[in-house]
Amino acid sequence: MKATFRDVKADIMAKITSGEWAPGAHVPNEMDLADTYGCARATVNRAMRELADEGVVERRRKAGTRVRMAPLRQARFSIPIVRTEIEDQNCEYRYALVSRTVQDAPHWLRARLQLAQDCPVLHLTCMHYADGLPYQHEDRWISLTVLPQAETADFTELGPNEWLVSTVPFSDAEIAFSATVASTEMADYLGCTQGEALFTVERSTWLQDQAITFVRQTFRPGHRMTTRY
Amino acid sequence: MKATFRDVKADIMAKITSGEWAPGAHVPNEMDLADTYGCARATVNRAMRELADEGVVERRRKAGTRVRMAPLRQARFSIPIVRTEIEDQNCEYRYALVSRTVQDAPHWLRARLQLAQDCPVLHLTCMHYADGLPYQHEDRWISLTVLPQAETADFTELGPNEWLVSTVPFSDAEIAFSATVASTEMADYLGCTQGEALFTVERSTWLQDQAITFVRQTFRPGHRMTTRY
DNA sequence: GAGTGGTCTAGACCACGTT
DNA sequence: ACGTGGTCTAGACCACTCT
Repeated sequence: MKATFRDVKADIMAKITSGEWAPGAHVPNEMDLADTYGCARATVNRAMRELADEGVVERRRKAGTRVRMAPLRQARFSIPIVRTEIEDQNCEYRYALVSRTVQDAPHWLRARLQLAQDCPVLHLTCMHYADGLPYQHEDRWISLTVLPQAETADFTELGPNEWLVSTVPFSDAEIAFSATVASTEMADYLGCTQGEALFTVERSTWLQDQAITFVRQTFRPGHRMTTRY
Repeated sequence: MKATFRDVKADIMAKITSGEWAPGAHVPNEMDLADTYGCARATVNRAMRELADEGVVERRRKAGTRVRMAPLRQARFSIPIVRTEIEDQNCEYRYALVSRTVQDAPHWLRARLQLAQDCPVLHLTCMHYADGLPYQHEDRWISLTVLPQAETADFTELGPNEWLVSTVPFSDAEIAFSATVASTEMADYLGCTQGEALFTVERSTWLQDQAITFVRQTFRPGHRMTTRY
């Protein structure tokens, strides 16, 4: 008889998916629902709050709770470390550092990360292989202003990807997905032919408003990034 | 003095981002934290539960709470209706139905959606324009077994995208992002040249284990899908 | 003004998993 | 066995916002 917040959530979801509560329909208030399910209001509150977080319903004080007109669809992607991504597919992971230079940030990078002028950055390019085959090309820029220790770090064994997550505690990021045409150089790296369409991820990362790093990850042809929601 | 769950959350986050609590470090248990912050354990619980949901910490009964070794990075994408996406950029939206046929599901589609044989489907192709310029090509397949009313619906004015969200109450979906090369036909639709790299989204949707629809959305060259996290 | 959700409390019991 | 998080309760006060 006593309903848990999961029970309540599931029952509300069922009423919505079955069409019993149409989009835009009013959901009873928390007190009534608590009465209906024979539980405390706090229990109903948690169920409804989670449904609101997931975009299924919309809540406003005084106005009450309504089923969302167009359910806010959101997908959640976990952003894995490349090594993990490859090893999760039961493939052997291999990493190689391709190039390493220290230079002043080019202006396109300064614009992207809102850097000051004359900001020294570490520029790395590397490759990630799955079972010996090219998997991803990584073009990485690290601010030496914020992370001076990057200059002395050894990136021949450990990729910048993993070095960063173990060095920088936490950060905000902006991520962008797009498609790019394989240049002859990129085709060479990825073992494909020039002109192929490549899936590209670009990510800018900040720690407390200070730009840390920008990375462009280019995947081998045919790569799909997938999730359920 | 009395801390809200937001205060607690922010303070814990600060301790992590500042490096005071390193990755892997043990976080005090809920009772002690409640004592520290002068609030109830439920308040601490909510703060920590949200941090766990966001992948910042990891919680296990008896073992306690720890700062995640490699913070689980997750990005949340809202999946907008095309019209909304375009209008949010202050562009004029235009829709056009390109083709419409009723047929049996081809076997690649049956495989993808786990459909039975001899399943009639509605196949639509359409275009979405922003300020008169091609924005997205939509290749849509709708199961007529589950949604027979789709056969009589008028898709010349309203796109299948919007028709579906207002017709099907809620559903599970699988989404995949990739890059494809523009065929001569697609280049024609999108007003670009053959061989360009196009960002592609494929989505399969189910309602209570019944396949509803599959759609492949191909965007004009240069399209970027972006988010913060 | 009044109804709704948002949050906090103090206490309780339970489930799990480490030890 | 026992400490930890997971959840529920009954009540309270507050903040927002619709009418």
